Amino acid sequence: MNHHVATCRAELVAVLTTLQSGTPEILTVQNGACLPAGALETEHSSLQRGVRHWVEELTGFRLGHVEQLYTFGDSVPAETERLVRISYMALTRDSGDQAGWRGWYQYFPWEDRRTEGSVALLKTIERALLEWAAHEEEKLDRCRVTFGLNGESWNDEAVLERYELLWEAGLVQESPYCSAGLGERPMLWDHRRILATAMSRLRAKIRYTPVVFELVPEEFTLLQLQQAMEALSGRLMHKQNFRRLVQNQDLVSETDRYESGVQGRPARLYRFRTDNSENCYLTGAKLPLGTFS
Amino acid sequence: MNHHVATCRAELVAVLTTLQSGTPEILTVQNGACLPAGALETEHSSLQRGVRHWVEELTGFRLGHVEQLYTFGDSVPAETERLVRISYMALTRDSGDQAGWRGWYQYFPWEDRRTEGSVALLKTIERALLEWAAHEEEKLDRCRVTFGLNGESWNDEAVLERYELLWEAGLVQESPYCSAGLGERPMLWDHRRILATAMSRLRAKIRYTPVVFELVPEEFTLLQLQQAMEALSGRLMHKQNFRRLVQNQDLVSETDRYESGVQGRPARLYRFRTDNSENCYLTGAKLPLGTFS
DNA sequence: ATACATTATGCTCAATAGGAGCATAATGTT
DNA sequence: AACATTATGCTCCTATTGAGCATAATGTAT
Repeated sequence: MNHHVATCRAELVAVLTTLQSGTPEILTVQNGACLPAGALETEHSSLQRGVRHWVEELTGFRLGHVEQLYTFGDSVPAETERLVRISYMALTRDSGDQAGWRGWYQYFPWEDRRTEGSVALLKTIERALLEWAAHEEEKLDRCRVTFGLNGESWNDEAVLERYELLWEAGLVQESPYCSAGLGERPMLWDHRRILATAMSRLRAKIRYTPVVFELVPEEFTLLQLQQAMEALSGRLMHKQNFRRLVQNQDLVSETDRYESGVQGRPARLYRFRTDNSENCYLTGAKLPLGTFS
Repeated sequence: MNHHVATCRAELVAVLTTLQSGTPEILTVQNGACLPAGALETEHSSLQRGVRHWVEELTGFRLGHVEQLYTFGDSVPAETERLVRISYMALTRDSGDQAGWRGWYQYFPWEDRRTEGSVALLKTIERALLEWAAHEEEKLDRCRVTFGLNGESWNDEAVLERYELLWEAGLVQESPYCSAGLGERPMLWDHRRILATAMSRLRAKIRYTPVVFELVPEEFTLLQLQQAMEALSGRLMHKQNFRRLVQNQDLVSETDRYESGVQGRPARLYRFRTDNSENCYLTGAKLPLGTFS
């Protein structure tokens, strides 16, 4: 058998996330149907620069910190030229005046467990999954672990695993076997998979590096910081313990200013301690996110 | 300015790791100078299958579990065609009778902190680094944090960060400014960077998933398991506490057999509990690896 | 002005996890 | 029989963390 080196095009895909009034949002194009993407060009001196170029071209947005996610490269039988899709994650504090921002949880409503409504959705999913798994022991086990059913705990980082399980079960709209879906917004191609990968990665990352601080204002109250963590992880946490941990970590420093114009006792404003920030990214910051049922 | 879609070749690089008599080893080609690699071909139906194909072709080895690491794509000014290099990590229990296995710590001797000798090497590195950093505050800080100097703790997962720092300081042989090196074995191109990435990833992974069990025999003593963790992380740990933690995690089950032919009281053999192994990979296993000075 | 709602912040208590080391058990060697 | 050597069980102490009570400081309704 002869072997032929494949010539390919490399496509660069970006998941740019921001926090807008308590919801994580991503920058999309084509009315929310896909992520900004474009081909690697000879003019791009590196992959990262290619990503920056395309996001700026398509949305006018200049990226800050960028991180590689995953490279997909399955061959499509019909096509002659090979496509390698390299995905990136980026964060930004201010969403600017761009259009095209969409909430994470429009695409993954079951990932937001902060509201009462989420319980109902999870019940629906549970019923549908159990019906799909029928009485196959192995499938049932996967459902239990992945969705935290039956006393198993919910792992907020398993976004991709949950999406893939729902795909297999024909419960998401991209699935070829899907009839109705779960009221979520779908995406073209595998872009929702890529978004899931980005969510997983970010949820993992906020636990042990101080990346949250790239998403909140320069000065913030501890409640705002907590709510940012909650929005990203999709779960509520204990207020007093959160304060304690953040303060013990020496990650923030007090200012002498307070929040104004709200109900109740005004909250003190804090800022991220930039003097040891460089270090934290390496040595770890351990923001708390405990476990729950 | 005109833009041109770049045609590229995709190269697949594999870091295959095994444990051989208490040392992590990788499979190499060209007398240890590089990692097995090859171009993505039209016949490969997926990137993973391409990796498997090349490793088998070059070394006769069939891969088990494979995981993607990172994709490199910087353009080389001189070349017309673009090269995208996609790297993978794989593990295997038995090294077979292949040649080409080399110890991790030949390439990264400073990453092995189990022996007394490592202290001397670290002293040498510390002196050289401090000389390089001179009195620049920022550089000194990086050195302290990255190499755990001056009371900072050693982060065993920061293999790549340490390599890059040494590269900048001209202390590793790949560096253009390097005069002598540190007695390590170099590699061609950026293959030592890729190895560093794999080591970082594996060291991170053994903490919260039960991957170690893919590197030890089916039946093992708790000391063997501990020494496997120590070999991979490059640091020694407390024996009794290790036992306690492993047993409390419900990861292993006793057999009724014992080790034979060694000094001292014979140790009981254990095996990995496969009944909930699937779950552990998702819910986490938390093997201990504490911190040390 | 006073009572009350609301949010921030300080503090306690109990359970658990993790680091360090002592004590005992079971083998081989001299 | 004494001793070296390794395995295994157990205790003590400390740090971390989950849960909730108590107090402080503001705005709002009466």
